[in-house]
Amino acid sequence: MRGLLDLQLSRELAEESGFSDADYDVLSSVSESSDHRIRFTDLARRMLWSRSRLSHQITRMQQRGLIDREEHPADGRGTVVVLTDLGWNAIQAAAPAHVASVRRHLIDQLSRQQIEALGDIAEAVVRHLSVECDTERR
Amino acid sequence: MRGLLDLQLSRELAEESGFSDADYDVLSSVSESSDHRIRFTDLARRMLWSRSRLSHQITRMQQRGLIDREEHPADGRGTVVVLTDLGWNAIQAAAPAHVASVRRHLIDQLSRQQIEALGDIAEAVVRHLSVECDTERR
DNA sequence: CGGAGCTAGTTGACATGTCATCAAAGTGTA
DNA sequence: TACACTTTGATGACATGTCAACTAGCTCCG
Repeated sequence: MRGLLDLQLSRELAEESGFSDADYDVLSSVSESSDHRIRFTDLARRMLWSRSRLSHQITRMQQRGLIDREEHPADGRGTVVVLTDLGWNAIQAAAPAHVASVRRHLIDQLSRQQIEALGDIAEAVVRHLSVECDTERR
Repeated sequence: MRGLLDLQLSRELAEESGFSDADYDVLSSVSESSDHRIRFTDLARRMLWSRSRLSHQITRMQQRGLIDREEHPADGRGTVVVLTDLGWNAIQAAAPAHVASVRRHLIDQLSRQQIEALGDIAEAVVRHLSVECDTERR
């Protein structure tokens, strides 16, 4: 299910908006942050990405004008990732079609009960894994 | 759920056996084929991989002695992918721990009803997407 | 037969991801 | 303060994935 679904969704995303999964995930994560800006490390953690991977991706998206970097006002080491106007327009333009894809290929294929069950399943697994990660980090 | 689960499973797989997801998937797919051999393209289709990606991966695994290439007896263009003894031993050694990881982080976190529900969900989505792919290929 | 068009698999160039390392800046403690 | 230690983010080398040719062998039909 995961393999097929990922293939179909990323194919449609690329066709309709020209974005890769990585592009879209970054844009949508930043756009969900208040003021369209978020601390670099917080973004990496939220996306479950390594800082290295995110740094490379941000560099590429910066070159395309979708994202900007700013200095962190309080922490001299810090970088703040900011959505540009171009990036904001792009994610707004891309989102409806992508949401429709997800609805069409996943949501609409399931009953109301199944959607609810899937939510519960995800919640259980995520709770377990969050604990797991914490204990390992000790 | 997917992100966390993938991270945890591939981390444990790498720690316990030294294999990447890609390595493991290839080994297990080939080992499930009769006589431990399978036509190149059939393997690519089964794994939902492009032939190019598979070709590169097989090349690397061949260099490590896990996999062999043979000529197809009937089709002069064909390549048959074969598990070596080394590959067979490696996947046999790696499988139990990986299966245990999946059980621990997914199966054991769910009730019997949830496991069944997840199966039905996957079946529904896969059926839909299989049809989808067929119609697009026309 | 023979040639047009298809399919199989490989290859190289380029895009992306991972890993180890580094410099700069923060934190804690004597 | 001063020093060891941690955290942050960037970077370069290398591993892996994607895409567009390309060769070789199949198939079909005149």
